[in-house]
Amino acid sequence: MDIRTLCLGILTLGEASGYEIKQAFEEHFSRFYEASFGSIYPALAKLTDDGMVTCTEQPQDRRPDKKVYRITASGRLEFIDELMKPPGRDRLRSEFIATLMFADLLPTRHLADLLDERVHDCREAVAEWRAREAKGRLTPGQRFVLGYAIAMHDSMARYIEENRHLIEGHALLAPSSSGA
Amino acid sequence: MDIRTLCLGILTLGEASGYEIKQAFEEHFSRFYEASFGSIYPALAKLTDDGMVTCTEQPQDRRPDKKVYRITASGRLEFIDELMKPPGRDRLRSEFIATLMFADLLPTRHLADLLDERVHDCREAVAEWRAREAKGRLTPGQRFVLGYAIAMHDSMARYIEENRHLIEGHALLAPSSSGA
DNA sequence: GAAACCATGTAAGTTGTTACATGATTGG
DNA sequence: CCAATCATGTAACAACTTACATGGTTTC
Repeated sequence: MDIRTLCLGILTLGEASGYEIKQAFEEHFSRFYEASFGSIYPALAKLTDDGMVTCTEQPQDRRPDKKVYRITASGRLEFIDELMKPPGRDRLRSEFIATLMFADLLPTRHLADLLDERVHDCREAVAEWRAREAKGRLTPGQRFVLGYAIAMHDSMARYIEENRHLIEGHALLAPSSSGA
Repeated sequence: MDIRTLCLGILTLGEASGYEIKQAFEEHFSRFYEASFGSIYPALAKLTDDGMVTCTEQPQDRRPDKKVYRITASGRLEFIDELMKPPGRDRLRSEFIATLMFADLLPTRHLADLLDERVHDCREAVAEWRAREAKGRLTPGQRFVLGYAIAMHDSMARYIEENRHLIEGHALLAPSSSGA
């Protein structure tokens, strides 16, 4: 699913400027997709050319005009058409996982830090998402996906804590401890 | 982590040809990273130029020579150097998840099929991985990552089954059923 | 006064995929 | 006989990111 389609999707939730679409990417798709201005602005220009969105310029004080985009009927159709295509396979590009695959090549201390940080990061994300889940007004789809992200990160953190001994067991024994 | 680095990583596990590296990608990194010949062969050529790997050509009957690559000491250093860098953030590019975020735009039937397929796919993958986990000889790192993949896909399938009502609740009621 | 936010856009560069080019062997 | 496996490589293309270009406003 390319940036063009994702922009269209965000616009089904309401009108927005390019800047706001970038924020929406961070809010809704964070940890899934992300997009830079360098891909969003050209995509919006193309969508406008193609009649998938309309653009209204709102003059602002001492700032570039704010261009507010709104999805058209054709845009909505194109988006639904895209959604109906069988989704491609998931691809988790995780340098963390790639690193752990070669855990035996890493200094024990470095590995432990890596795992600690990751667990902390997961817990933090879960806490933040739970808060959003509780207060936010979300579409059922958004709620489902948010819950999915929570479940994934929660089980990720748990997995790491319960299984880190598999890779840390290789540690040089600490001077005064003699654990299994 | 680019293909070059990942090739180097695979070569820390033993010598291999470009063709075999592609297979290793499918075996070890499946669902994480994947790579095509169009990126593997140029990467190996570059690694050879840079002295990170050596290449031995083994003539074969009626086939192109098989080029077997072996990592050098410099290669090993470069790889470890790469592993020591703080890993970038995970990025799960999932068209499935992106689609579900807009579940309300999809026909109920289509949505149900999508969820069924996904659950089935997860369960299948988990079963296959459990088999590999049981019999394969794996490094601790590989075992850890395999377990991680199993945990993820298992909790993914469970999450979908336990929460699909959130997005399917919107279904037009089927003619003769009146389940909650 | 530095950083972050608001606001848009272009150009160059990176990184990868797909399709092309070649061609024997094995199994259903 | 068609598909998959074995085996390597190049060229064209796609999609995205980073850095550049511009510049006021708000917050620490």
